[in-house]
Amino acid sequence: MSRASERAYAAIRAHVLSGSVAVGEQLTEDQLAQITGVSRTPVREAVRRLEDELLLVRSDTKRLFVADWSRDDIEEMFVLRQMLECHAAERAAKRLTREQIAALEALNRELTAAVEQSPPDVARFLEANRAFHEAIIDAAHSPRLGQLLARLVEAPVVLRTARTYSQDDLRQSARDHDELVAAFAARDGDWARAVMGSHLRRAFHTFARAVGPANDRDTTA
Amino acid sequence: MSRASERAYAAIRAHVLSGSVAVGEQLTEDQLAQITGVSRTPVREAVRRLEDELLLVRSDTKRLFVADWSRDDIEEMFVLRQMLECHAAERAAKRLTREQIAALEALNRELTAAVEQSPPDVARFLEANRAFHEAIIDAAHSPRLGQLLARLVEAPVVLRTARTYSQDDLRQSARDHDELVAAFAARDGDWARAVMGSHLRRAFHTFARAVGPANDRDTTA
DNA sequence: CGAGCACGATTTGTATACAATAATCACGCT
DNA sequence: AGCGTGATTATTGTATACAAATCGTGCTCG
Repeated sequence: MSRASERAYAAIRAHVLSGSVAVGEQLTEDQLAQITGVSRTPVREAVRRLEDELLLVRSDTKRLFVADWSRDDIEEMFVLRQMLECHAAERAAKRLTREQIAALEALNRELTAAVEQSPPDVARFLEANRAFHEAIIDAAHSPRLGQLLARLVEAPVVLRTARTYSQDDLRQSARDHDELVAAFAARDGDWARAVMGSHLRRAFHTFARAVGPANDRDTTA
Repeated sequence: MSRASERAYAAIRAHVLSGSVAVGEQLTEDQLAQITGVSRTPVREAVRRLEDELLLVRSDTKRLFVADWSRDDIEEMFVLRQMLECHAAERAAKRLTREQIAALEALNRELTAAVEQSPPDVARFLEANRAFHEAIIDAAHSPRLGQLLARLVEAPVVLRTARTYSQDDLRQSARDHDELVAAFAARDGDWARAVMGSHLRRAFHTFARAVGPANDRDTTA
């Protein structure tokens, strides 16, 4: 993606995630062009991408709105992410080099440091966490898998704010990561898959706590 | 997607799949604009979508080429598709209405008819097959799942030609579909998942036979 | 004779003007 | 007063012109 559309993408994304625009509120391409300082052409490209990531949606008549993620939407997303990322972990267990495993350990030291300072540095945590998961996905050597996950991972994780994580939540994440590294070191794909599964499922519940209770019907498999 | 970009999308797709352009050959947006009869603006939108579907790829320097799918690429795609579509089948088993199951039966009668005429009508088969799988995905009630699968399903299935299917292959597909319907009627998600798994894995092998032998290294999990 | 560089041609990226479509509002009719 | 209905405005879609980047080629200089 080239300079102007990249800028537009980042600016629009930041604008939406900052919360300065309510969910369900309409956006126009002109507005966004003004905000981002580029013309509508690259804005349209950026918007397309954000639609793909489901941060923005279009009405039946092509009008643009910021997406409203229900709890069920979030759960659906986590279920899919879990399915794909467990697969990635299993593959990664067979493919990670010693150097890559060492790099994961380093990332998790960074993450742990972010957790243990007081107060915990959530932004620093999130960045280390993102890098950790990304490294695993890369090591799975499955470009399409990476592409699919890219759509899923970023979108709502920040949307409903990350500020609801308790220090205990963060510590548990760090422990999960430690165990993942152990599974990788042992080259045990089943183990890695299992750890990743519980890791993400717990993340969902942590996340869901903040957004509200489940509906009583049709909440996934 | 609106009229011009839709036309461009369909035209470019058809042009690439017709085989009248070699894999690895460069395409320019101007060419495509001429072929499709619209301006570059909607062409660029269509191209973006086709890139997403991995029918087209861009070089590091943004030049546009028709993608070259290796056998490993195809296997990777089938592995992901199997993972997601098994999940869809399992969910669908719990959600399909009697009417929807009846509709699946009807689709499979159509598919069987296409297979049993002589010679088998492959195009008719493919259309019924597509509709059958789509109905299952819809019934899973997981819009993001549908979106992810949309990226995977269409791209290469036709690319390397469908003409390699033998009548036996087609008949086996029809039997798989019958069994899927039976699993749905029994509301047995495990059964549905298992049938879908073998159905798609066999499809991969049928497909792979045509494109060549596996590499001896790193051919997926 | 070959390597590197400069320049013209090609191709992609962006801005802008215009066209088509959808929403809003005012008005008149029943 | 309610409800179509048409004019007006707002918004998205498309075409085109221009800017930036990239490629190919031939020329110079070592």
